[in-house]
Amino acid sequence: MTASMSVRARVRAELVEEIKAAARRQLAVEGAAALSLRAVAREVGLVSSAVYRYFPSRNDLLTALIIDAYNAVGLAAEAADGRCRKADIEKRWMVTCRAVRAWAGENMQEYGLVYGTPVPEYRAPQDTVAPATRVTAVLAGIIRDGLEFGLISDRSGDETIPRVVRGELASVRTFFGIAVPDDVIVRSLMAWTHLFGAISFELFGHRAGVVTDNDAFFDHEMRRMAHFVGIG
Amino acid sequence: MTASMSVRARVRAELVEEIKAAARRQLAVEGAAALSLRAVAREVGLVSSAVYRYFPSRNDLLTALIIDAYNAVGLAAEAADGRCRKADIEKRWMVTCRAVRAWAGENMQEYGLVYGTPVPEYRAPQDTVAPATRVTAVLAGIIRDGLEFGLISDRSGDETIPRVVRGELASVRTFFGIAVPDDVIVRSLMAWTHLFGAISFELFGHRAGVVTDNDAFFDHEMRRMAHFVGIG
DNA sequence: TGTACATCAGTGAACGCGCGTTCACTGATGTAC
DNA sequence: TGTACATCAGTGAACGCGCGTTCACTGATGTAC
Repeated sequence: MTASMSVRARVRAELVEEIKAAARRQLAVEGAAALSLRAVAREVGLVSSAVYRYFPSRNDLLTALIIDAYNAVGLAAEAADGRCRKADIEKRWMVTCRAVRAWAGENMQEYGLVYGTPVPEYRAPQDTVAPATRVTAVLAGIIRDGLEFGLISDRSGDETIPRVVRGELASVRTFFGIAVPDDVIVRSLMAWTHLFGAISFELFGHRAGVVTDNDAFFDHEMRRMAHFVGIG
Repeated sequence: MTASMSVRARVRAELVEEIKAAARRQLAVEGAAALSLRAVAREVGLVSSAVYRYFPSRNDLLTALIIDAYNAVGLAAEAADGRCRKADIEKRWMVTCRAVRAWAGENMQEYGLVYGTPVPEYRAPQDTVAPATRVTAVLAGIIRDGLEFGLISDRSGDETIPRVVRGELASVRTFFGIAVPDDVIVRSLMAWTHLFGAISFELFGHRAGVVTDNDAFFDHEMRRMAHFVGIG
């Protein structure tokens, strides 16, 4: 009975994936705003009302795509990082950044769905929170290991951190899991910001006419951000 | 006759502004995707077809909003910078960054319209290019002045810039209008990227649960980016 | 200053379209005894 | 193994909606003489 149950369940899961795949294809062509349940149904070969057996509404389908996108980019980052020697901190940083950028370039509308302009009324449900932190966790892991291996130079004292900003850092500190100097936390947050800022700037067209070899420039700026953090 | 012509023209210009204002209001509530000519017409008190006397299509209205947004944020940056003593480079940098962020926070959907996910089919026409560079021009002006006043420390040599990246910098150099060391150009591009990266990260919700006092953190990171560029 | 004509703003009806969602239904697949 | 029942997937029609855009039109405002 579990076996037969799971036949039905397996077919169901496959169709869920088919629907999401069709939705992703539409997303890439038309953008999130134009994503329509009816068009998705048509592409999958279902009547429009049948999709409601799988997703209770268009919004739920969108939420599923958001979760998938976070998981996909997170997985790409984890895989890239995982292929490196653990002590090769600078390389881990670089390949992770490159992996995120590569995924974003290949899945621009999905990237835009999670890192672009939010839809005003739409509120992301709680299920998106955990997947959303995967890339961040990889970056934090690299910095944590760098600190533990003594491969991150402490430059505390170069800059004075205002008291009010220091007070901000508690929640981030627990995210690292070890004691991290305030200064490294701030630098890490900035590098994290810069990674996505650079990708968005490029993909959303703001480097057109400014940078032509985007691969080379991205690489260089990410290396400099690594150095900024104290890596290398 | 020029006088009477301009009466008609003035009324026309006013109505163009009214339509754009209504569209902006809708944008803020529903997002760019849901912006509808018919709803705009209703709000202005016109029949939907009458809007076509002012904008040939929905896309042209959107383009007008994009141009306005670039001009508005550009004007905010210019005004903030203009209120500073010319030689006070660090202050000019800071108030300009703050002005851009403030404008973005108050006009989030307009910000998203220009710095967020682009609509796949939509191609921004040439008229948007000049307004789009206004903020960038202010930032470049600050750095240019800093160099001329000898207030930007040259740190060339700290980092090796790959040849391929050096080759990229010609078009940016002409934008500055004076001779700028390669290293300063790269740092400037990164600071420019960081400014919008930080604003987008905050406004698009990726700092929720990470940073709570966004004002303070933004200030601190922008100051650090100023130092990164060599200012102060 | 007055008249004839041209330009322009705004109207209202219509075209053709696609959308999200609901609902009563038909068969097929699974479950319990 | 066989039968009676329950669950589930998919159908097709319908509801009610708003959208962008076109078009022939009516008046009002401006122009030329």
